Amino acid sequence: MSFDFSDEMLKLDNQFCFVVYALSRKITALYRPLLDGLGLTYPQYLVMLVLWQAEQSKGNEKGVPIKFICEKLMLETGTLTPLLKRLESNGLIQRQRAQNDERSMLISLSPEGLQLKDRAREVPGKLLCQMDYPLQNLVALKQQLQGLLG
Amino acid sequence: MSFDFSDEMLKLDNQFCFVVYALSRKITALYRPLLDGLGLTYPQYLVMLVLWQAEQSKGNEKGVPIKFICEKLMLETGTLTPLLKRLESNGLIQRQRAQNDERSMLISLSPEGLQLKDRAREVPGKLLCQMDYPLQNLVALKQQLQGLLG
DNA sequence: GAATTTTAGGTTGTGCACAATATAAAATGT
DNA sequence: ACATTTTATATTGTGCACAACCTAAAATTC
Repeated sequence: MSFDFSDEMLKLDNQFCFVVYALSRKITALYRPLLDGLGLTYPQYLVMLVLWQAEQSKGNEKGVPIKFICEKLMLETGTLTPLLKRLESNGLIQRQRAQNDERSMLISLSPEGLQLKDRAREVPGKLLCQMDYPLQNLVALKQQLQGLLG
Repeated sequence: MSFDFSDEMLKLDNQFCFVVYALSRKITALYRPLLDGLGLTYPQYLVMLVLWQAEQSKGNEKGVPIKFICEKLMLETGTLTPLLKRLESNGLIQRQRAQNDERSMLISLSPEGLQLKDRAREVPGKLLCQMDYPLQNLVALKQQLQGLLG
């Protein structure tokens, strides 16, 4: 009996990548009911996390450039530009050009966007409960997956 | 100095979920150049994996119902119906109603779709090389992530 | 200082992803 | 048998995700 490795590797059940793909969709599904109350999608929530954190390390009174958000979230402008326009039309952020570099678009939190942080504080804890997995394991897993992000 | 845990948990860098989300997108980006040659996207490739595997465990001469693919890939019909129509218009699959249950749509491989499997055999190996991570670690990681898929 | 290159962002087009809704066939209850 | 419910799939609408391309401003080169 010959054992065809290439055949085994084509089986869905043996694929690490599919598990990551499926888990990623499951995670955003877990976030959805929590974020609905804040009027955010999961990618929008990630953008707000970046802005909330940038807010604290001041010195960027005028906001952060889109490029900064692109790098933090590893997303293209083709994804972020329309997403940021939606956040702007929802009143959570402002978009304005930098004076010193007219190419650069600076994103800043509106008062509403800043206030939303308080309501978001309970999100990570609630999600952790739903995952129902020891926090220490998650931390260890995160380290390993980060290695794959290279 | 008081330490605000809710503030720490809102930091992007501390979030397990973001790593999964970013890794999932990175993985599909790694697949893209490999699958371009086959004329498949990553989700289409996953559907073909299901069909290729179902082909072997015969008894489904007429094909597998969409519901079967939905369950295997954990995707909704709203995602799969248009995707399957694209695969059909690309000549890789056929879609036909079951005689015994007119609601059920049976998906079967065309000769071209079946032949494509031979060219797909090299994909998992090539991807593994690009990930540049010990296979044993990946297997162990997969087990843990599967636990989270519940 | 004019020409070239790089950089920052925007636009367009294709393809997921999923909630909400619709439709019709099959199964079930009475 | 007929009404009700469940099941299998399709449709519509919104929002990512990214490749390919475009524009204009800034930096660099000559």
